Amino acid sequence: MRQRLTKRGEQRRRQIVDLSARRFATQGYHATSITDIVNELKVGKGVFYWYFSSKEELFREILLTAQHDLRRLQQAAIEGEDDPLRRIELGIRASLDWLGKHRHLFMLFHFAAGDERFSSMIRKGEQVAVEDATRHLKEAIAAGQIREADPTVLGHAILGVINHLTRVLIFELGEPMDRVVDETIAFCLFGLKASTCPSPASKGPDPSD
Amino acid sequence: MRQRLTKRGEQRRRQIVDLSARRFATQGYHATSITDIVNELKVGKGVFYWYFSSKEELFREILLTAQHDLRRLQQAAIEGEDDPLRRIELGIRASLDWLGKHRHLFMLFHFAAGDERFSSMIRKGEQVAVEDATRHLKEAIAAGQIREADPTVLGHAILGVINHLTRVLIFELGEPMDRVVDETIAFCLFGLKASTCPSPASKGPDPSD
DNA sequence: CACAATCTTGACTCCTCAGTCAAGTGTCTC
DNA sequence: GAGACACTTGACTGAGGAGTCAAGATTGTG
Repeated sequence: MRQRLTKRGEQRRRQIVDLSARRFATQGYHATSITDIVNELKVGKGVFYWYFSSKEELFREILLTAQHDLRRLQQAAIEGEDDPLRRIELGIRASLDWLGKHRHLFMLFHFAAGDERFSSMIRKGEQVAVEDATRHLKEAIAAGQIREADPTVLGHAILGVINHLTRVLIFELGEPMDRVVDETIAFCLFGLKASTCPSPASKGPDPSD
Repeated sequence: MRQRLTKRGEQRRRQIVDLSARRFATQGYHATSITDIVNELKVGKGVFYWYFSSKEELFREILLTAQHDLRRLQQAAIEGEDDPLRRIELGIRASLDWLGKHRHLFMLFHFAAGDERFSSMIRKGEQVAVEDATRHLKEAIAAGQIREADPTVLGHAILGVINHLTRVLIFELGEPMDRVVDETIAFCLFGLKASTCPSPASKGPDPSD
């Protein structure tokens, strides 16, 4: 952090980050000791503390990097799309895609969400994601593409579906990616009902109360 | 577990369970030591190990009891309701109700889901819940009340929405219970679209195919 | 080469915490 | 009240892990 790194130093640092992320994901954060990590790298313990001031700092960095990476992908995915509802769909697809490709990082998010030390980071990341989504949701509501509802709530509901379906279907049941993507989008758009509904973008007339 | 408990013993045991559950929820499982617990109860350490063989066993018991309690409430809530879609709705309401009333246990579920030692229990519990829901979902599909889709997926999607909205809206944003309940149900039924749909529990008329 | 900065070593310290145990107290039962 | 069983005590053990540090190796630079 504080000192300048040579090329060799950069490499070592990345080596530590990558290995740790994987071990944290497979064995768990608590079950992975610094000693484990440096042993696997066949280096002395001081090496770790040359690059990171603590295990916690390392983990925070892993999380933050992952969050930024995911967000970057989401934004790249929707770039240039005009239809707000379509942007949402593309965002969902991009997210699932990223999660599928970085399963170990998904595991880390999952762990972090349940740990007091890190849950605030996850919350912050989710908030950012929902704020991003909120913009498109508002537009879509204004355009009458989707029902009137608090866009923040909608955003979080979508997030909940993505997280849970990803975990259960992809990680635990080993379902194929595409199917999960389609099911997720179908549920987010239509919920349980509404195969019977009028086709997609009808103007919203009279809400019930 | 193994020995018979006197009334005094039962009381002590419950005392330990209750206090631990609360401390695990507020300070975190790892941050709560057995020493903490017995100190707060002003008893010797041996007391703990008279009633429980390990910290892990205690936590498992807390989880299991909570899961059973939640399920009991869900089943009581839908008992006697004929309409399958309505049963689902009642089940969702009951779940949210229970989660709101036992926030500390919800926190424990959340932690447990992200920890390798306990996540299998959570998965199992979720599976049971989804299997319960699946029965009603299948019926509802057969009756043409909801769209055709894999009921397991639908069940998990609902679970994801419940969990996430509960956490974010109730625990983090402090939204009133009723609003969250309504929003959750609305999202599960209609997704983003379909304010235009026929009102909630109409008898299933003509399915599309 | 010199000498400075980066990087590495690994034994060591410090601490926390789960779990044990031998000895003691309280309570129930006959 | 005597013996049995339930409960309690709290110092102790042992394991394990985070983080330190003084000394040494390697690399970059003038």
